[in-house]
Amino acid sequence: MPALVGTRTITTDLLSLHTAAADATRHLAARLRHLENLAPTEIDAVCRQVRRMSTMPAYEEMQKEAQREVSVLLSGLACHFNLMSNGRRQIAGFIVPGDICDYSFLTGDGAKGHIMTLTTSQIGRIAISNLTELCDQHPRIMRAVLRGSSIELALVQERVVSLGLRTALERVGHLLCEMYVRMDAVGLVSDSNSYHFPVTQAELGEALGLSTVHVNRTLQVMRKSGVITMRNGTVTIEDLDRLRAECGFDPAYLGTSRLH
Amino acid sequence: MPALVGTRTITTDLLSLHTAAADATRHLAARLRHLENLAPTEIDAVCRQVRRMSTMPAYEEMQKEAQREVSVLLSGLACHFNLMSNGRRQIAGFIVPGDICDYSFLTGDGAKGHIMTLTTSQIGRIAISNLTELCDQHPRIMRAVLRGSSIELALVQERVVSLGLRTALERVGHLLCEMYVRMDAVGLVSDSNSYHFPVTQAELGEALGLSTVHVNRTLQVMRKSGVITMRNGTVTIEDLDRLRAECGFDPAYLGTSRLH
DNA sequence: CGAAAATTTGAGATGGATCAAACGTCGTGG
DNA sequence: CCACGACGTTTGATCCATCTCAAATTTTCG
Repeated sequence: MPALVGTRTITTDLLSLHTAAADATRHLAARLRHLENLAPTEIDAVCRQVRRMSTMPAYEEMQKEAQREVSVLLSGLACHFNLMSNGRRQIAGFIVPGDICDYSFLTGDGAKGHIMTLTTSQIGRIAISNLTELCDQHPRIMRAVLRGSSIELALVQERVVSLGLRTALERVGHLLCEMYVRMDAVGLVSDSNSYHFPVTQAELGEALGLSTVHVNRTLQVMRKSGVITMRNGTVTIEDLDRLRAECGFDPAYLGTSRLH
Repeated sequence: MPALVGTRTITTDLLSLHTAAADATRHLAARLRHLENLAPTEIDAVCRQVRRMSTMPAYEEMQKEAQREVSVLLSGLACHFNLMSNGRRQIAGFIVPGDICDYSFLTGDGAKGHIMTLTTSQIGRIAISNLTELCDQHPRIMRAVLRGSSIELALVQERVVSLGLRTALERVGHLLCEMYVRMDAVGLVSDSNSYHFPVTQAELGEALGLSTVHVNRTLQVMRKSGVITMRNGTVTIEDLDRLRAECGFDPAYLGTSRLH
């Protein structure tokens, strides 16, 4: 039956089209589900507002036009950073797929921090007007957004604790635990407890307040002790319990998370 | 004329009453003016909502009932802090008069950080419902609140930079500059460029990620070089330009501030 | 005045920084 | 396919900013 075949073809095309779009926003969807356990229809409503997707190369600064649109990281890896007058850089936090890159749209006030990609990344954009509308219609969507913003703050505060009173080993371990939980929340941790985290040791140092050399030596210790491996930009947590114990990681600040 | 005298007396009483209330909230008023240049009537509208004022002793943890009320520090000094499992404490930021103690009411999500007073302090409370109403009526009040929240985030991020890549001297200097600008914004800096900041060196250490001993030695260096003095809990900036230069302080992150 | 808290001083230890060089890996162009 | 260069990781050696421990001194306050 040609008609049916034709229909099937079209359907398949539509499906695959839909699948492609859904695929691009699947981490965002996972994140939203995780933040407030949104209904599938609500998640869909948000994801459908994602416009002007684009692919950015690694190490490109993102312009944040906080007035009109919110940027969402759909895939890849990015970070918040600050520059000091002497040219040195402090990475204030990592942005993982499903994250809203910059919550400053909530307060209107553009923050002075910068954002850049660390790997090739897909960015989606949502018009603030559309998001506002959605928030008005679905209180739970609004709660999810606010929750995300609140967690963002908690992340920075936890970084203060790390830099203020944790040792190098604890800092590295804590960050790897944090990334583990955040990646897990969007389905980016494999069965073997590993996730893709393609940062250089220099970048880790910039995030943790350590020199590249010391990051390297710390990672070696951790590898030798068998708690983690880190190769080709892939982190594998070999012994989660021991790692958590060693670095005093408590995932509470990331919101509820079922840590296996 | 007895009547006139009587009237005058009453008027005076009312005036002094009003003055007393206005006096309690004067730092809040100054802060609001500074945040968004609110009209006197708007400022008054906010200040009149301040209820259940109370005086707290030093070193008392503040319960934050984020659901119903917002706490405002009217006078004194307080701080945000986090505890690690080993009992050590990280001060995440100081709270000065006029500050809303905890912006987590904006996101509903109670943050896990703690708040405590560092000196005897006056706390005022505003019912969230009343504040919301005011924000709806006066967009500029809402902007002021959001602006405050945004600055709060900037403060934490700047602390990350301090802990991540500033030396002890820069950390101390930067904090003293920050406090100078924040105190100045609420009229708490005297003509001689000094302000009251009654923290122990141990507490400074907890905020800056330094040991008490090293804070002490760093302060001595700064005193001997003549940029600051710090006695009896009073900080005097002797040479602001030099201090700023030495610690790379740029007040931009605190919002606009006319730094003399 | 006496006790507790805070500041100051001294001496010694160390975690992590810095500098420099070797090594491995990967993409590019000849 | 190889040579090259760029980049990241690793290693070694040395240095120093800051920590820790301990005790003396000063200030605060009941």
